[in-house]
Amino acid sequence: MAKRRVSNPLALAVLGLLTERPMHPYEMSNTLRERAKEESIKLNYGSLYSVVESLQRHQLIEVQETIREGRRPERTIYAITDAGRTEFVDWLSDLLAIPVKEYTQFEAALSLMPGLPPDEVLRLLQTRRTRLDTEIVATRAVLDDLARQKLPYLFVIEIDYLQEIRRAELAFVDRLVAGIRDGSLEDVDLWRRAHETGELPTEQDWKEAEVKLRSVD
Amino acid sequence: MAKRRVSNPLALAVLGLLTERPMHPYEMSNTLRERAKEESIKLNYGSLYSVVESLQRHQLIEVQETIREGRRPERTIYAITDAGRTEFVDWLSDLLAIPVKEYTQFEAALSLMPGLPPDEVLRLLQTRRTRLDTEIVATRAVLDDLARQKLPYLFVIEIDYLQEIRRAELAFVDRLVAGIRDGSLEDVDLWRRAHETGELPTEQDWKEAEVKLRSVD
DNA sequence: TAGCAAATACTCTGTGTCGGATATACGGAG
DNA sequence: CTCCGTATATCCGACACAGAGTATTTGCTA
Repeated sequence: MAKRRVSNPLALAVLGLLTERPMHPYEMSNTLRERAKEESIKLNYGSLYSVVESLQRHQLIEVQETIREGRRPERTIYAITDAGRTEFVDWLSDLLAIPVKEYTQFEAALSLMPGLPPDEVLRLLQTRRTRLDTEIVATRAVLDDLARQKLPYLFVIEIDYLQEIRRAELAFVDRLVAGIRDGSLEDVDLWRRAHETGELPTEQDWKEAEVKLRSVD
Repeated sequence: MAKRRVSNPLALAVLGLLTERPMHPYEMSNTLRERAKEESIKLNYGSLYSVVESLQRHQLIEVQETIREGRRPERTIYAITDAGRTEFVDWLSDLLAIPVKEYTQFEAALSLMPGLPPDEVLRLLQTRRTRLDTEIVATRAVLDDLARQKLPYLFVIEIDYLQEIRRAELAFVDRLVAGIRDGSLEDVDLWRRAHETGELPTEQDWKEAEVKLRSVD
């Protein structure tokens, strides 16, 4: 799993598109948009053009021709190279077979959560709960609709995946909310008191925690 | 939810630490490491020092003093400002209350998956399945161990969250694997044939898909 | 007690990425 | 004829990231 010289997933999408046929960047951008891949692969002009350039530098793609119609901006049409095809298969295989750690903002927030008082956190998480629920309902409607229209599931599999993940997050938030509200999360009292007395999580607590954490590393 | 001038979650962690007491960057880095926050917040020197500098530029933190012991490198000790405290609470509240779309590599991979033949994908996903399972088992051991040692759950809540998410991913992969293997995923035949005849997902298919996708936007 | 690893505390560099602003041309609707 | 939307980029500054480099001191081993 050595480092890839081009590592932006957008580059993988570009390789995928050029596997179908040569294109110029603007067309790639539209095609991705039309296929709703923008939902799962972050796309903006800044990145697209620099990713294309970088792919070219590494000879995974090459210029096929540059044409100009009338006095419009030139279009540079790129084609994939053999090395590019190999890289595509290789990279995609990697991504499918090997789970990699990704850092989400919510994870970060959870880990800093004790920095806010529990009742506040309760309120915030309830808001999140509602919003997640709304998203899930909306997505289900979309998926059902597409199924009814016989759009192959394969074309929207990533949406379904996301849906599952959101559901799991919702379940987690629900449990946490309940735990804070009814006190079944044991540490809530300590947590609340810490904030009332203005004492933060306490150095001492951390010292003790450290020892325990280290012991399982 | 206007844009934040400093948006790296590491900056949020820095604000969190300075809420406890003034520190120099190197100490922040160690403290985060000791508290196992590195698991949930990406940390490396390059980012840390530039994040600190950026926080300072925006007056969310300020230099408290600069000291040198012997001929060691100087330590610059930073303290949080009032603006910084506000930003911390505000930002953290946001992250807890509002789900934001994050792009994962696996999602991207799923959406490009039809670029590989189904039998290959099957093999790859089985590998993923195994690895996910291994991770889950290992994490459970760690969590159990910590619980037995009475480490407050609050200190490892983000690990528990991750665990839930992984479980959901595992369930999804399992279903997908089964679907491909026993053909209960209807599109598999089409998919397989497309690769055997060398014909890629087909322009025509995409045209039709587009219409459907657009209709639900 | 010499030797060497580990810890201390950064600093630097090159490269990647983001989002938006800007440029210019054309084709069609009112 | 004017304005707008679509076509096709380019550019910019700010941020982010990985990892190597540096120079000193401490602590442990043999």
